[in-house]
Amino acid sequence: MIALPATLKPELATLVARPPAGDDWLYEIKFDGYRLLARIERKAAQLFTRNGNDWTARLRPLEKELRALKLPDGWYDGEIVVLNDEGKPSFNLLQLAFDVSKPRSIIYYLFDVPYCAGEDLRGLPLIERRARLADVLGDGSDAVRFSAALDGDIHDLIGSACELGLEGIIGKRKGSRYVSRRSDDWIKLKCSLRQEFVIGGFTDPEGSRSGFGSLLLGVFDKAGELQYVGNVGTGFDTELLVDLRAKLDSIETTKKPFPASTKIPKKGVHWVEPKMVAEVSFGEWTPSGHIRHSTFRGLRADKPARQIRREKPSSSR
DNA sequence: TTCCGACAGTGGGGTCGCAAT
DNA sequence: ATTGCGACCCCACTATCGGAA
Repeated sequence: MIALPATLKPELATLVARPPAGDDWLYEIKFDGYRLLARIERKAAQLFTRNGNDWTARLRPLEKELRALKLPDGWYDGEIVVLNDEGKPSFNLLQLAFDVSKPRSIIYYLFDVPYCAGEDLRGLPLIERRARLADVLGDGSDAVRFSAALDGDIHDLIGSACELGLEGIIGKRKGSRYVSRRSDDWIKLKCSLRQEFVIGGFTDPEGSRSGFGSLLLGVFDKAGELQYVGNVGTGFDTELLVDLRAKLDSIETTKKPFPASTKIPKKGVHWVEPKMVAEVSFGEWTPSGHIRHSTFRGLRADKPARQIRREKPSSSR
């Protein structure tokens, strides 16, 4: 019997490009929501975000639901999501769920239990902790569910997940202990999108940054107008930042390449002639038609800017 | 000696609340 | 009424440093 710690840092997953070999991995859906750790002690529940912020007050309905389940004292680890009409987790809907005037049902998917009923389970293999979680949770409820392990070949799972428009798959080593840091025993396999965009401008660097801050990206629509789709500001090292800045300077212009009505919510913007093409990977299209989680992958010299179009409709999520 | 993990810094989209305009 | 800012959430990535391997 040990005392329940007041705080707990979550174990984080490492992004990988391909699934590992071997069968000592357990796979789950990668939920596109907020990580949430629940501390339950003597029927009271406290809810903490990944960075240790107490969000109990913002999640009253969930807190009540957890108390009603009468789970043993412990730390429970999972992710909160809001499902859209198609039953897929929607990050945007989750953000809107905190608007008190428009409450939406938040679902808490539990996947781990580092402490339970006076025991420190962190040293146990993952599958034993999950067995314990499944046991104490039972059928759960509409709002509190067990994140099931997925059956099947991992390549098929990834294919299905991406097909369904999910964010990806999480893999966890079945025998791993729970550690409060990013670990190689938890991996992220993401369904990222990738396409070329026209560079319409750039922003000034800030602080110790060299070259430029980010690139303004666009795609041509049917009418031949360059539509702004957001910025990309990561994926460059210092050398590339400086090198690219020189190229951009050589085509800088005072003429805004986007429609006059386009608002760019950025400071220190420079325009360039819309003729350079950047290849960018990104997580998804947001409801407002911008790219989320973008990373620069390189310049494309082989493709004329005029041919750059949006490759997937934003309406799919 | 090399490598890994932690931290800080820079950049992104988005929502909310609050203060300044 | 609008705009700007910071604090949160999600994140990718680079650069650096100290300690583990």
